[in-house]
Amino acid sequence: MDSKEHILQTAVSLFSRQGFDGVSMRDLAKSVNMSTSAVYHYFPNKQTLYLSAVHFAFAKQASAFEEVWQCDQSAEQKLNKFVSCLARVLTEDVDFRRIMQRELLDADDERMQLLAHNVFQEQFSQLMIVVEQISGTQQHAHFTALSVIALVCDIIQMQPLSRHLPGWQAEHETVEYIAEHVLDLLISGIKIQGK
Amino acid sequence: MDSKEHILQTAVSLFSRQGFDGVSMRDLAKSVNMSTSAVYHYFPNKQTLYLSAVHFAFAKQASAFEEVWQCDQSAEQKLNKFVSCLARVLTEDVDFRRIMQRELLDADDERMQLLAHNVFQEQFSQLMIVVEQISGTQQHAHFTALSVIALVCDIIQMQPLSRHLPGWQAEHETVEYIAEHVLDLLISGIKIQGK
DNA sequence: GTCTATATGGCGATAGAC
DNA sequence: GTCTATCGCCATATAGAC
Repeated sequence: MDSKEHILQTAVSLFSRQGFDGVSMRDLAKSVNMSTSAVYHYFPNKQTLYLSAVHFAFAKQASAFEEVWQCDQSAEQKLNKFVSCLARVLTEDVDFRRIMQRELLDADDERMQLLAHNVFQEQFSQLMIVVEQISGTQQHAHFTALSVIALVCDIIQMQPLSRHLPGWQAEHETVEYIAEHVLDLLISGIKIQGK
Repeated sequence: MDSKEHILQTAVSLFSRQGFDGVSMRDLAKSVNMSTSAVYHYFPNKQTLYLSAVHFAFAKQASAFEEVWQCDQSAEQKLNKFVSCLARVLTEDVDFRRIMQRELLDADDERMQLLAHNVFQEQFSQLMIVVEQISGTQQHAHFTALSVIALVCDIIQMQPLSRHLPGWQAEHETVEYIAEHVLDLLISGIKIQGK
């Protein structure tokens, strides 16, 4: 087993749950059954290790959206697939979701640029095209594409809170329910944009 | 000037930006021009100070939504006011927004229950009623009310990233643009629910 | 590549004077 | 109510043996 990869995988899990300052190099070393010095053999310092871990977490999800944009589908089918896929990834890979949330909180502009250009731009451009096709206009495509992503992300993010709000049902947290109702809510709104 | 309140206000600002583990009692004491011991005169430990700061940040915003639910308005007008108000609060009080994001990341279940019952339940119930009136059904009201909040929150939260995605315009970050387009997207979807 | 041992400094929290 | 001084511990990071 590749030691470096083992460290990275463990680091993603720990950092995503407790943040940069909440995880010590000792904690991490103990989690991978190594001494701290052994960890420092692979990474020059904690900062570099953290950035590598973030990069690792995003790289793992890069391929998740490949099947979404296949040509032989209608724009609505593509949107449907994208929303389902996003909901699934964010629900199943909790570490990824939390690293993402933490990066948005930190909001280091240099890292945001890297993330935008290297990780999200491709998917976002595809989503904008689909949104333009459904609405029949290029107006507001950026904002609408953003809204699709935002809605799915924050509904999942708010689950620990919404569980305790009136009207909650367990069903609301399934990937299928989220995908179906997000689409129901948005599709008609997107269509009306072009009119 | 009330020393305790001064400490709390400063604590909200520091914790919201750097998190619990990212702020030391020394940092905080220096920011309020006191010794650490003086801070410990007001709060028995760091944990209690953090929780008090969170409570303080939420209390400050409790009154922001008072004018939203006035009776002499249509349901759509109320929804409009709520969305504008939420977008304004999250945009103007960055510390509040970040404390909220951090609490959701921590997701301590006991704290989530307190937050749900003491802070959000009132507003959320009102929002559910409005959503039911617009859609003409009680079905999915919880999920739809949640969607309204989630959409506004995450659009603002993702601003540091969306700035670097294709199609972005400065106008997209104004409270007015967000409120208008969130409503445009959602209203028709909510209306269709009842059909 | 992994270890033990250690340097150096910051951490939360307390004691006790004023 | 605020201070200085300090305790005991844990942090990041390095040195050097195997």
